[in-house]
Amino acid sequence: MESWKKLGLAPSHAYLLMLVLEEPGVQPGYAAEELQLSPSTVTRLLEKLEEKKLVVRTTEGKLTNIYPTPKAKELYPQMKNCTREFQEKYQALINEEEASRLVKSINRINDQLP
Amino acid sequence: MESWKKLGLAPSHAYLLMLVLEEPGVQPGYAAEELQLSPSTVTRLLEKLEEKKLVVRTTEGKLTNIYPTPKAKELYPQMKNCTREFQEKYQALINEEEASRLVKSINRINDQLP
DNA sequence: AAGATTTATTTGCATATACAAACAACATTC
DNA sequence: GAATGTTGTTTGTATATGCAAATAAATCTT
Repeated sequence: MESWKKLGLAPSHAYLLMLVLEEPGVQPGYAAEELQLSPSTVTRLLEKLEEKKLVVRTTEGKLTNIYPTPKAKELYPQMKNCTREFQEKYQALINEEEASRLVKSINRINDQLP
Repeated sequence: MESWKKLGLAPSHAYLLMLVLEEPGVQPGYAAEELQLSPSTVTRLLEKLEEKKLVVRTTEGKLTNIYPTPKAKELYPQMKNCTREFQEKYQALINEEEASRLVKSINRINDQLP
C-alpha cells in the first residue's frame, strides 16, 4: 500500500482511474460492475477524481461518460508500476501455487453464486 | 443476513457479543485480536452494545472487563441459530468441498503472512 | 401523445472501520 | 522516587461503502 501513497491516490481510486484510462468513455454503471462496487460508491469516487482533475464527466441524457484528463494519462505508467510492485510483493510473500489455487477456488465459487 | 435483522444486531455486533457470552470478562484488546478488528472498532461496537444494555464494562486501572447482561444471555440461543442458519444457507449455496478447499487455502496463506 | 414502467445516476443518510493522538495506569531505570 | 517508556483503552477525525430515495431520461402501453 506504501506505493500508492506516493501517488496520492487510495487504491480504490487508482483502480477506477485505470479502468477509465483503459476504456475512455466508460460509464459509471459498467465501472461499478467491473470493480464490484455499488453505483453510489463509484459516484463518490468519481467526485474525488474530478476534484483532482483526473477525470471529466460528460452527461448526455441519462448516460454519463467518463474520460481521463491528460494529467491522468501522465500518471498511468506510475500506477501500472504500483500494481506490479504490489503483485511482486505479495507473490514473494505468498507461495505462488497457493495463490493460484486460492484464485481458482474463488473463481469456481463465484461461478456458483446466484 | 436477513436472520440477523430480526435480532436487531449487525453481524459484527453479534459476533462480539457472542465472544463476550462465551468468555465473560474478556478484555477489548483480546476481543480485537480474536475478531481481527482494531481496538478502536471494538470500543465503538461496545458503545452500541452498552447502549442496548447487552454488555457492561467495568474498568479497573488500565484494564477493562466486559460482561454480558442477562438480556444478552437470553439472546444467545437466537444468535447461535443465526450463525447456524447462515452456515447452512452458504453451504447449500456453495459446493461443500469447494468451500473447505477455500478455507484451507486461506488458512495456509494466513500462516505464511507476517 | 399522456401516463406508466424501466434504467442510469446522484444524493441523503447510516454503518463499519481505521489511524493517530490523547489519556490513564503500569513498569523500568537511573 | 522522579523521569521515561510501555501498554490498554478511548476519542477525534477521516475514508470507504451501501441502501433507499430522489432525479432524470428513455421506453413501453394503450
